[in-house]
This record gives sequence, C-alpha cells and structure tokens, in this order.
Amino acid sequence: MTDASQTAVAARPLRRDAERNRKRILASAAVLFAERGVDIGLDDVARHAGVGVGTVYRRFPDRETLIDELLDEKTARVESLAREALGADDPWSGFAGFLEQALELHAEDRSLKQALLVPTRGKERLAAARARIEPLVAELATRAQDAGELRPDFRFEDLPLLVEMVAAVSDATHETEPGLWRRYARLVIDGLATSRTGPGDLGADALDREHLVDALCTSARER
Amino acid sequence: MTDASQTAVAARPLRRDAERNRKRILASAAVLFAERGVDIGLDDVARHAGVGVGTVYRRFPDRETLIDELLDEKTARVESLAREALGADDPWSGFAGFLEQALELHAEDRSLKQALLVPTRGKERLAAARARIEPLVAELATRAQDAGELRPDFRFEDLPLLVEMVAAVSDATHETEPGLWRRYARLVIDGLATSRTGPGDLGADALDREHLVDALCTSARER
DNA sequence: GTTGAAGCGGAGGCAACTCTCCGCTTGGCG
DNA sequence: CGCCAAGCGGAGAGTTGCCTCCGCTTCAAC
Repeated sequence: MTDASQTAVAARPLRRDAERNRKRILASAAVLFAERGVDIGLDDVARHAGVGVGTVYRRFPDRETLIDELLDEKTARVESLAREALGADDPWSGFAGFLEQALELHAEDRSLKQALLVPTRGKERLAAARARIEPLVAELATRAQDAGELRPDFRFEDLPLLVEMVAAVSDATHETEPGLWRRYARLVIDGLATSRTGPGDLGADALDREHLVDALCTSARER
Repeated sequence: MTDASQTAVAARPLRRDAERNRKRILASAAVLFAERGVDIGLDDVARHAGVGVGTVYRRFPDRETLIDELLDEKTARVESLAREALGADDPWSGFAGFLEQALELHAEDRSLKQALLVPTRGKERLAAARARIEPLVAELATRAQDAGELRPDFRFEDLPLLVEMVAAVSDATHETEPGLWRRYARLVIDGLATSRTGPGDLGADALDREHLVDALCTSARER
C-alpha cells in the first residue's frame, strides 16, 4: 500500500495551501462523522474546517471518497483487534473480548458501523478492509464453538446484526449515559454463551426513569 | 372513555363526507405509519387516502394529534397482553411470553415503538396508555425475579432499550426476512434468564451472506 | 516581479418536505 | 329547490440540505 496522502496513483502533489485544507477537512470530518454518522451535511464539515463548501466537493468528489479515505484507519483497528483475539489462550475470551472491544469502537464512533456493515459505503479500500476482517471473525467464532463455549446455533453472519442491536443502544444513550451500552453488550454476550448460571453482573446500572426519558427523547430528536 | 369518534368533547358531528375522509386518512395513516414510521410526509398520507393535503391538515392540526388518535388502539393491545401475562401460571413464561409478543407487535408496526417509547410523541391519550402499561410490566418483571428465573440485575427500565435493540433488527430486515427478529429476540431472552444450559435453539436461521448484504443496504437506504 | 494554473468561497439551482391559504364544491336544512 | 356554512384540493411560501459553477485570489515557477 502506498503513502496515504496520494489517493490516485502518481497524482501530482497538491499545492501547499490545498494540502493544508485537505488535512483540515479530513480532521473535521473525522470528528463530525464520529459524532453524528457519515450522512451529515458536507456543508457542516466545510464550516467546521473553516473552508468553503466548494473546497470540500472539489477535493472529495462525493461523500463515499471521503468516507473511504477516512475510515480505513479505523477499520484497521478492528482488524488488529481480531488478530490479537486470535492469539488469545482461551477461545471464548478471545471471541467475547473481541466482540466487546469492537462494540466499544462502535460506541465511540457512529460512522464505523456504517463503514463496516454497509457494503455500499466507501470504495475499494473499505471493501478490501471488510474482506480482510470477515475470515478473521469467522475463525474466532469457529474456535469458540469448537471449544464448546459459544452456542452452536450462532453463525458469524449474526455479528453485523448484533452490532446493529448494541449500536442502537449506544446511539440512543451516548449523550445521556455514554457507557450504558456495556450493560446491553453484556446481556447479549451472556446470551451467546453455551451455558450460564448464577446472578451474573451486567456492570453499568440501568438508567433511572428520568434519564431514560431524556435518552429516548434525544435519540428520537436526532434520528 | 367516551366514543372514539369525538376527539374534543361534545364537538359538533362532522358532515358525512368529512367523516368519511377522516376515516380514510386514519386508515391510510395506519398502513403507512406501520410500514415507515410516524415521521413520513403527511403529503404521502393524503395521496394514499385520495384526499388533498389541506384536508389532512384541517382535520389533524399537527402530526401528534393524528398519532395520538391512531395509536391508542395499538397500545391497548400491548396493555391487554401485559394483563394476560400477569394471569399466567409461571412467572417466567408470563414475562418472557409477554416480551416476545410485544416484540412481535413492534416488528409488525414501526410506529408502535415511537408511540410507546418516546414520551414526547402523541398527546394525552398516549401518555395515559403509557402510564397504565408501565406498572404492569414492572410487576411482571418483579414476579419473574422473585421466582428466581429472571436475573436479579435486570430492571424494568431496561425494557425500552431491549425493545430498541430488537426493533433495530426488525427495521433492518423486515423487507428481506420478516421473521428474523425472532432469532435475536430469543438470544436476548436467553441472556435475561438466570441460568441456561445446553445448545439452545435460536429458531429462525441466520441470514446467509447474500441476504445479509441486501438487508444492510436496504436498511441503510431507508434510514 | 510577472504570470498562469491551481485553488478558493459562497451564491444559488434543485429537490424534498411541511404547512397555509383561498377560490371552488357540496351536503343537507328550511 | 335554493342557499350557505362546511368542506375540499392543491398551488405555493418557507425551509433545509445537497451540490455546481464561476469570478476572484494565491501560490510558485521562472
């Protein structure tokens, strides 16, 4: 893979001011995408970066180019998480640990879900990242199942929808109670284990009624 | 509670043609809300009902009035589900059965989630319905916990977010594989039980890769 | 310093959506 | 039947969000 600053191969380097603006745009997009997802107005990105809209659209002909460039660093973190997990001693803690860490990345960055899960998002780079990650998690799941710890009726195709589920919680509550998703992640992971006994510990407390109302209103407003 | 056709008390009855149009609007809104949620354009409702936009806005001064009127029948079904469940012999199957049936209603009707969960949606009627339902499910949960079958760290305030989670799956897949939500509902319910052993049975098969791709694209497009 | 290509900003076109307004139509009472 | 209050439809105003275009500015090569 060549240097990250040259999108097209052997493109003539940008003028100094142009390169500076390009960096600013990427930095602003990273912040805003993480916070509000990849479908925000590029006008907002331009304003945040202190450049005109025209500049954004000139540098990134469409939203997907911008996404492709921005998110491939983030997906690389998911990939290395999966590789580490494959090296873990215990197959179950490898699998469950990976899942929890991946969910943490999703909770911190809304755009990650859209980039990793939606196959039409981004361009070649993102597609390649997805293709690298998939066999890794499939292997993680198989090992945990062979060890008898992950329920046998789980299939690795379930993962995107599990992410979708927990992400629905973090989207709804990240303003009100940013760590609450862990409670529901724990619940899901408990449901994935072959067996379980005893009271368990969901970790983070449930929301009280007042905060719950806040959260549901906020998430409905955001939509 | 007085007759459903008089929104305001003692309002003079509508002219015959007006009443007919009102019914048509409600019927169309029921169909479209269930399919696409309560935030669709009221222009669409008007077109579907075969009336002009003006007619819709004259009869229902704002969206919330329409929602309030439409959804209180649906919420009544949730309420009676909860009452039935309280009469069940086994506290756990009462709780779990209620949850699964409630999730089924949510899977069939997107607007239900918005009406029941978001406290700012609708007007007095819906608020009253929410207030009636809450203590019922709290009691269901308490009984199941006292019987030692529902994990003790569950709190009934978790329910809205559990609904949110499973609804995220049905929203994503209701076009591609309408029954798939059951698989994930089962998983969550398994996670809620105090203990569980053996392979379990998630019911509906996971999506194969092709359908999964379809589902994720569709849900992203809809958003 | 001069010059032209590269780059810039933001006005404005276009599309989707919500809701209002007003001239025409119609039901039903006397 | 004749009348008019009640009702109707849909044009269009106001808004928001995406993206294009073009006249002006700036860089950097010479």
